[in-house]
Amino acid sequence: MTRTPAISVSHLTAHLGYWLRYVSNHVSHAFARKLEAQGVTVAEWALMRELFGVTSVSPSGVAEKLGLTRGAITKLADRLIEKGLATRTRNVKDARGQSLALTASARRLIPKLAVLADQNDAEFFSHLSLEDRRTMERVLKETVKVRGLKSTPVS
Amino acid sequence: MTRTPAISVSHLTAHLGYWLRYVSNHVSHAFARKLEAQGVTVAEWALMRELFGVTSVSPSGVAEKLGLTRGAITKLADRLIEKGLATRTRNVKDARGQSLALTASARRLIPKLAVLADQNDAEFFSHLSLEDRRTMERVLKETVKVRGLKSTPVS
DNA sequence: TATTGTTATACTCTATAACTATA
DNA sequence: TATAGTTATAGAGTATAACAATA
Repeated sequence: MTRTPAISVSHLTAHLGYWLRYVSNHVSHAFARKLEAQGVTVAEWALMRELFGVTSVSPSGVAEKLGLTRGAITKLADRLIEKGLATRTRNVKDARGQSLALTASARRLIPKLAVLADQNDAEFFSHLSLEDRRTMERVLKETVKVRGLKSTPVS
Repeated sequence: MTRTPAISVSHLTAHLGYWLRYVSNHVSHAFARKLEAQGVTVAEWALMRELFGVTSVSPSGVAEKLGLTRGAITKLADRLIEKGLATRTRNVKDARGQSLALTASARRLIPKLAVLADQNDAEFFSHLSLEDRRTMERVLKETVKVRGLKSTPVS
């Protein structure tokens, strides 16, 4: 017969990271489906969120905040600009730097996207008690804080 | 001056899905770095986990469990086989079907990878109280259960 | 020289759809 | 015809590294 493995299966499934990834993948995937109709991807939405509520941001700044490289932001921003959702302007004071900002069109679109995000959250998490929901939110935010954003790639 | 947006930033950041994705991305990324040294990717590890503790599984079965398409499993399995970590055998009873199984080498490797997973979990979640940790685990597993795996693609 | 971005390249992950083999 | 898998193709999402412009 088959030998009992040296490590139990239950041990294997106990990793928080595993479940996090599993659930997150499903949630993101479902959200992507919803965003599709609006011609926006999840990564683009994430960038739009960063640009929202602020006058303008440097690509490097967003890169650090989102934990992406500058190159990745360039490409994401390119796509938003192509879609008329963002603008890129060279800084006057220091012409090496740039500023990313949302267009009026993007600002009009965001509430719609936020509704989709609400719907998606509800679809997956509406069964949670208020307490569980709060714990999740708190734990996730704490983790971000405790871990910091220092994991950001350098180049 | 800038008008106050119709939707507040705090509202935007309140989506559980957002934080889930944010944290999960960081956790997975860090884990990928750790797995790199062992020549395994996170997706490959996920498949290995599914094959672990069972004698053999059909590609379709794993696909459903992981929420991936059969095509995706084919490619993942190809890579594991290439690395000598899995085998693919045609079923005797019904030659349309196949069985995926781990090799002895994979079974030896898994405890090592599990240690890395432990380390990764610790790196991100060691600050959690036991209660928070349990809540997270319970909520994530419940979500999987409640939502079911029906979101699985068809083709 | 250091900093900010861009570009070229490449790889993972995954889907969709067409195709093959078996039933 | 239905089912199980494979393959070809494509696109998102990123990274790395070389490069250009500016300071």
